[in-house]
Amino acid sequence: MPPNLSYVPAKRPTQANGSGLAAVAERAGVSLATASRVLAGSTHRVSGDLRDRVLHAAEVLDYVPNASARSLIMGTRKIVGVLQHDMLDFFTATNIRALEEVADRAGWLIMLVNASGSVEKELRYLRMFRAERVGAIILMGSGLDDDGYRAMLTRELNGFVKSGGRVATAGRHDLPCTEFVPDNVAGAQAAIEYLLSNGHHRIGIISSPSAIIGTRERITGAKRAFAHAGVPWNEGLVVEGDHRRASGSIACEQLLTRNPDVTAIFAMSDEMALGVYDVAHKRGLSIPDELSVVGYDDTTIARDVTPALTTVIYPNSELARRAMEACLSDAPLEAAQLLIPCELIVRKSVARV
Amino acid sequence: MPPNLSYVPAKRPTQANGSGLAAVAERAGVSLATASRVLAGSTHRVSGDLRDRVLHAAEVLDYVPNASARSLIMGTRKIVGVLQHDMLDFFTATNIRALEEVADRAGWLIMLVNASGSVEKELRYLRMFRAERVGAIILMGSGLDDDGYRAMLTRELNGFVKSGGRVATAGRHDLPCTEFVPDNVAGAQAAIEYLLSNGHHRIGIISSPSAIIGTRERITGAKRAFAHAGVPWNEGLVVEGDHRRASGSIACEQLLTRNPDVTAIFAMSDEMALGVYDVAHKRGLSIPDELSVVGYDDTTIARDVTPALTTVIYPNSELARRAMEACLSDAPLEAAQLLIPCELIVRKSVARV
DNA sequence: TTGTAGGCGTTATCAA
DNA sequence: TTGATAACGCCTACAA
Repeated sequence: MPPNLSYVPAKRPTQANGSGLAAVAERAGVSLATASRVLAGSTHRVSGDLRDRVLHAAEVLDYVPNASARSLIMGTRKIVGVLQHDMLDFFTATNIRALEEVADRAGWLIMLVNASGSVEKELRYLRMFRAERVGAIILMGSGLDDDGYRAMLTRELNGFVKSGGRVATAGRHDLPCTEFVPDNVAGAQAAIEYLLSNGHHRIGIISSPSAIIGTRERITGAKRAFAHAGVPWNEGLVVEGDHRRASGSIACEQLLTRNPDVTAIFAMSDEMALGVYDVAHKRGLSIPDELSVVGYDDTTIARDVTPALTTVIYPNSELARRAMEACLSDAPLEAAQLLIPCELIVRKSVARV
Repeated sequence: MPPNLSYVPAKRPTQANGSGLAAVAERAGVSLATASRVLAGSTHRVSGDLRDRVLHAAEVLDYVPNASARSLIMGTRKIVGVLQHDMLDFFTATNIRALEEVADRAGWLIMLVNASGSVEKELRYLRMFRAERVGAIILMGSGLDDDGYRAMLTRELNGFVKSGGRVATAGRHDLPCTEFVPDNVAGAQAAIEYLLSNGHHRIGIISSPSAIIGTRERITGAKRAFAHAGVPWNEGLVVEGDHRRASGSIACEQLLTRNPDVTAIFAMSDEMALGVYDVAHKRGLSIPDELSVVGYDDTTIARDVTPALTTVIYPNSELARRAMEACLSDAPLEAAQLLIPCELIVRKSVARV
């Protein structure tokens, strides 16, 4: 793979219209250095007279500093590349706001990209971030449980770190960097325990893609809950979805058809839980009286559907905020995983049976 | 206002670890020029032998091109700055995906920022975009109906365009550039006409902030509908909200208290319509039997609440996509407004009275 | 306090 | 086809 970033020589657009720093300096009748010192907010002292002249010239000439030239000298820039593996619908304005708020406070810019679930695209974007000499990179979402994939990421990120970059993740990747991870095990365990404590024993599980680390953790949590309750684990009650609503419907149909005695369903995303609602609606099944449902994510929609969806909070904004703060602080970034709790939110979609 | 972008001289981070183009060239035993030609995907022909050597050296050295150096020469970069005035909740992953999809296809990157409703911040971000020498800027959302504001934006964008930048908006700003605007007049008119045709005459309106252009358009549309039906316009039935859910509740309370004979409410955002749902719920008012509701936006949530919300589509993704396509094409950008329809989606929240 | 000059990593021009 | 070399716009020792 050539390191060429499919760069196409752009039509050089008339180039600087002579309003660079040099123009400002000339108009103000000062040297380049003086102009720079005034305009770049250097600590170097400049006499009030010259300072005014430079400022005025800059204003008149509508001078806008060239960040590329600056970052070429500095070797880095105050931009954090945020890589979202797959921008699903539970990624909302709230998350962006969380990221943006922290970044802005520190005077940083965000470069947000979406790999749309493609590993190839992910690597390509990571490389772009490096080429852009961003100062930090944040990986959003849960990573793939695949050693080859992990190795490629590690290689790329190592190169980045070696050149002074900072990395953190918002979601588990099991990479040698600072990771803020949701407590998926506890979250799923709480969901299943809640269902069990309401008398449900035949619980269908609609899982997210099995390739994702978070999915395996949630399965672990579910198994743990069953084990604690002494209820045998039944692999046949697990159907895999893709996080999206439609897949929730399909999985639900399958589950209900093959196991008519299922009384409750745990879907690993609110979207898929809504897919279950759709099926229940179509079949004339009442939720929660005839079918109990628990979701995951606590999307804004969860409280507004009828019945309001009992679900587990996925602390997306919290993870994002923490990862951003870690990247922008000066504290050294240790390779560690910081667990953020996933709380169960009880609403109206589960009935006692 | 100094053009200084509050730039703080960062700690120069050990600078290039000697793995720049020069290192690659040296290792491959070729000149800088040759290495550049191979790595930058130039059309200039290079013999197979040298090409291989360069590629290999680049691989071994983990060479990543410096985009800053490139853009310093080119004077521009394939990045489009996307400015969201206020990232409200109806700005979703779908919009980002729409933007990203088009950009990625053309090999461009997106720099997404959120001004959080602050004019000062908006101008600051615009200036940052210019400093970054982005190739295009997209303004998302409806602009403020304020000449001073418009003048400041125009000044900033003119400077940008003069230096070769491309500008488009996704939402009405009434600026001298290519604008993709939603047909707010028709949208609001359709909403009110639908209510009127269902026998409602006392219709409360919860408007978005009056400072926003789109709000005025929607008021115009509403007035037009009343006029056509020969129903007198009643200013007292209009209460201003801020787009958010809570403001919808407050406005609804006010409306219902002051005008107990109101039979329907048109809220200019789905979020505020949900605020109306909240009030109805609290007051024990049945929707739509005792109170009809129409929203605006067609948020994903609209179809899932009970009763499903009748609303007007705000074609956010469509606007975004079109604006992005316009920016990335080579076609000259005329100052024009392209109207995108706002369709009424009839669901279950309106009853005949 | 001010100015001069060198260099950041690339690409483009022009000879060879 | 290849290789010197001059920009690109800016910051910062270092000298004045």
